[in-house]
Amino acid sequence: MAAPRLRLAPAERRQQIIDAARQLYADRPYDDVSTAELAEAAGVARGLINHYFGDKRELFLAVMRESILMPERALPDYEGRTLEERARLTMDWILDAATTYGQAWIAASGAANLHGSSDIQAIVDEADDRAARLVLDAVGLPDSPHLRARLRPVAALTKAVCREWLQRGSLTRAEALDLLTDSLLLFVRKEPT
Amino acid sequence: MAAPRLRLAPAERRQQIIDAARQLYADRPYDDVSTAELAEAAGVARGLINHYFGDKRELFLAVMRESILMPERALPDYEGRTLEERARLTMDWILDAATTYGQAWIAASGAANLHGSSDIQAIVDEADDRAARLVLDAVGLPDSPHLRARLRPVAALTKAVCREWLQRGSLTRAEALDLLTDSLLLFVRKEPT
DNA sequence: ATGCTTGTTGACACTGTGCCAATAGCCGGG
DNA sequence: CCCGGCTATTGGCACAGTGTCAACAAGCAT
Repeated sequence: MAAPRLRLAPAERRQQIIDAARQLYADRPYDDVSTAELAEAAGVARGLINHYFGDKRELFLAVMRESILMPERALPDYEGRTLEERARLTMDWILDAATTYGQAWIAASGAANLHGSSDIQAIVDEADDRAARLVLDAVGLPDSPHLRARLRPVAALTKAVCREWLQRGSLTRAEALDLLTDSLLLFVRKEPT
Repeated sequence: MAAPRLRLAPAERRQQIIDAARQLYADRPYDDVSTAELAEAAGVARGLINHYFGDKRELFLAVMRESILMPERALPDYEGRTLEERARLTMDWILDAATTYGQAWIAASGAANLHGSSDIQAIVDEADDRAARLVLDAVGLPDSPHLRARLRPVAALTKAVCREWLQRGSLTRAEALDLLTDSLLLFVRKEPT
């Protein structure tokens, strides 16, 4: 049973550890899972984790980076549609993505600077920012710092609504779509100055 | 200098510990501050923390409960105003509260179930729920489970917008007020079914 | 085969947490 | 005014979890 000490390429082993960790973190909180467990799940000595990631937290961050970011995959092409239509289609696509993909995304909502020196907050922020850019592109608007600042909160809103819909069942999908579409339009329009 | 072992009423000492802890947690993440520090800051032996709270996490939760919840203080009376006016006045009041009060509130945005078995998430949820009720009352609408489900995400949105405004400076107060007011109206109106 | 490179291991030291019996404030009765 | 008891408070103990590091060995090159 004792795995006869296999030797892998660094990138490969690194990924293997991350994958094992992701499964554990999927339904257990950060400080509830020990490095010992992490190591065992990956079939690896405890020391190796420190060797590759230096730190337990750093491994966690690596996992988050992988699971939180929305798929870069380009959105469908909405050439020729009106702004309203594009907004709705985009939100619809996001809701789909959330269903299959976004458990971690929703969960991490705002992992908050409570947690660790706000490293996590930074990652969540980056995810939101990326989502904002994605949406701007999909809707066909130019990418400006100000517009992005307006859209980042929409990402937070989206996550909260998805939580109500998916985890609490207190909103229907249709209702969520309506609300989010209108919100998106609201935040995109009425530029001041 | 050695404090000659003062004996206090349980409630008093408990509060004293919480207050000291709050200051530490104000600008340092949870697991970065040790029980030793907590104890020293409160001028108390380490064991006493476990005596009163049982657990380090439990103390943290106690602090959160105190700092996250919005002031219960009743909102001004908006008798005779239109819905739009009341929405704007309410949001204006909330923005004020956020300025002075809500650092922790914003910070904790969605402390997430990553952190600890989702105890914290529960607290944040309660805070959001309370905020939702508060707003419903202020705006003069009946308190229904469904309306509350719609308003909780607005709480998340509000926090995100406040973060852009207060911490990043990427939105002006006026802009934030506009966006939030319209959003609030959006989520309150168009009841389905 | 044999040596070298480097991925991998296991043991060690240390910090931080929770627990518990011992200590000593404070308030009451004598 | 002194004394005894209730209980708030302490300090030390045991243990779990983390990071470090020198030694080990798998695979490649020669």
